[in-house]
Amino acid sequence: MAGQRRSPTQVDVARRAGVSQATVSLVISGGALGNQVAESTRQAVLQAAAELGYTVNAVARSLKGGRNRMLGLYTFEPVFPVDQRDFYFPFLLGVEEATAAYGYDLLLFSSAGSGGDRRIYAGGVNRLKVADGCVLLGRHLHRDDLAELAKEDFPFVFVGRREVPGVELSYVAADYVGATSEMVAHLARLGHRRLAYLKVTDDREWTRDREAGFRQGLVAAGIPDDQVRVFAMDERAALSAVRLQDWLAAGITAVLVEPTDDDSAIVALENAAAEAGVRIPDDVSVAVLGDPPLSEATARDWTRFTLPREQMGREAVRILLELLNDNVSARQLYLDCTQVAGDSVTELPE
Amino acid sequence: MAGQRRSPTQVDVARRAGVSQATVSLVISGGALGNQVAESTRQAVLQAAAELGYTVNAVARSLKGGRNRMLGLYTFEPVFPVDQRDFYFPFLLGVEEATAAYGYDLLLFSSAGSGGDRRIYAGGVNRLKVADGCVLLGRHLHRDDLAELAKEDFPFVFVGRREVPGVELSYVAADYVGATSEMVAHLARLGHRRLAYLKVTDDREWTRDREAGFRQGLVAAGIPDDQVRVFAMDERAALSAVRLQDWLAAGITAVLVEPTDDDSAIVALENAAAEAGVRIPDDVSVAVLGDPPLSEATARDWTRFTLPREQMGREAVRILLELLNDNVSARQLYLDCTQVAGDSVTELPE
DNA sequence: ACCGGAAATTGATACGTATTAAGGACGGCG
DNA sequence: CGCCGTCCTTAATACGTATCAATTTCCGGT
Repeated sequence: MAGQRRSPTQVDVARRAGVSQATVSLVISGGALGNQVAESTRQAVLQAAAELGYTVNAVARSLKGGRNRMLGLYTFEPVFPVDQRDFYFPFLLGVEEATAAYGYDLLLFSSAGSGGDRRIYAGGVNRLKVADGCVLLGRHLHRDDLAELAKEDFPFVFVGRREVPGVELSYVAADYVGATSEMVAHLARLGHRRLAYLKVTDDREWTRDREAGFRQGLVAAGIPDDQVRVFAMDERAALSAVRLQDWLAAGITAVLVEPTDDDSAIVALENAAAEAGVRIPDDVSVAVLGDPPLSEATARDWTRFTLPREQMGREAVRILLELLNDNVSARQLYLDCTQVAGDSVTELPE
Repeated sequence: MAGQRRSPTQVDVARRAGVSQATVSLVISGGALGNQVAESTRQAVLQAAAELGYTVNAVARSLKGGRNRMLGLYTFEPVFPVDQRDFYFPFLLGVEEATAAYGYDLLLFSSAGSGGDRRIYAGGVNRLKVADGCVLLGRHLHRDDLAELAKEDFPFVFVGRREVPGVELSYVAADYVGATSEMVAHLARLGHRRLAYLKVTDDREWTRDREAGFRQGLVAAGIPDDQVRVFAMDERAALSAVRLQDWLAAGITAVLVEPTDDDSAIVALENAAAEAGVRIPDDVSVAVLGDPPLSEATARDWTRFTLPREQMGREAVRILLELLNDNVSARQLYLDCTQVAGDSVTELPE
């Protein structure tokens, strides 16, 4: 490999074909005016391009404002968090599939920083703009980055509901409200009318949505508030065996658990149960409100609901392309979750 | 979406700070000459930039530099063949991981063929060049595309050994020869000295390498050729129960199987065994020479070897960057496979 | 032969940044 | 006072493409 050869440009092609750079551009990117080029000229240009091995320079093109047929995928966590691969992979799969189907390429923004904290505007640089638009993904986002991005009118779609004050975002979200409500209904049908709800303290969209769904389900099932225990878990206040026994003593027959990144709530519950000599589901039913990310870790086949992750990825791309091409404003889309029977919930004898 | 707001540029910052665009560039990107800026000026610029919410335009920056900080990943099969996700995913994972670690972004070329057949030079244009370099992946490649690519001096690394006449390619390959040879040694240690070898008819690198390893293993174990049956399988000549019984009658105690895209060889062997009433591993030991792509399909825990797929992906990126930055010529790298005990091989009683 | 007008092509410019050579201000030294 | 060097700043330019206004080419019609 001798001398880092510069790749040929439209100017080179033009020179070879005996036309101007502008003509080459018209032939290559054949916009609306592409048809105005004479067939003979077009052929000459194409042949010259082929001979030189010309390729369009995506960077230059997007600098000018043109399109690249590239969509971006940016994740606020490392693209494939080692311990959550199985959780994130389906999203990627869906995005990739749809991207390919629409004839685009997919740019994974992985560069953003091996150092834990991923920012869109790392070092004051916004790489995202190389792509025509972008799908965003991840739990630990930075709202101000989103606001900034929106302010720049850069087209993007978040996978998951995200709210930023004063900005209308586009997203494709799982219907946590409906799914949680449905789970309550399911439990109620099985005779469970005294419930515990184990949530995380973070005040995030998904936590709020699940709790809203829970409340809604209670109302629908006619379960009064005083039949219910809501417990917010964080590092300091883990779930103790004592508290669990307390619940059982109070007549609680089922626990709804919100999954977390590290499955801590589920693990805590299992530990507490083991310590207290409480069996799942014999002594208490447990329903998980979503997909436990580390499904390997906890071997049980939880009664739960599942996000349509692949579909979410696909729909995100579809909406992104709508934003791009139809010049519409922000759009939101909710998709249904699927209830999974599992074996951690039992019917309650009368 | 009212006024397609353009994000502020260095010119805007310069105007606001009362300096020139060049000075802003010096302050922001503070190259070697960045120190030559007076402290007062620097502060003024930084403040103006902060007030305007300025961010560097990465596109414009890399236009100037010629590089994109993008690596490509091109697969000759669809990026995630639905039935082979588990097989391809680790490669992607390794590539992604290394790409991120080196501070690059990863472009997945998924757009290629809606018409099934994926070619690099679609429409006479080489899409790959949008990236600085490219990792290639896949079984069903087009040699001429590779030759063309190499002729253009485009930096790329294949995952898997690939040979194209007259061209020296770079690749990261699994050491099929060593692993297969080792497998023969393993069988020999367990007392198996009459072997059948089930290969595919395609004359591809991996098939040749495995067979070479097989021959090498035979020599090392001191097994003469007449103790061995080699059977090449294709659609017309599937493995029959009769032939299997024939082998057993001839004293064959172990079969080595080359895995294929669709696990056809393994499935054929299992079918033949079932039909002939032959049990694996009780009546015959079976070793698989690689990873059965559809591991789900065949529930057994095969005695086999595993490619270091993730590592192959990582190394491919590392070599690609060497090609890019150190201006070296083609490089090849072989990585060891890992033998997996499994339960489809038994020790032979004396 | 000339003209009008459509068709085909091109020149010029913008996009936002990095870089380099050149310019200007300033002060010290002879 | 003039010369020179140091330090700081800037004008100019290149990068590769897209786009639009302007220009040339080409024909048919009168």
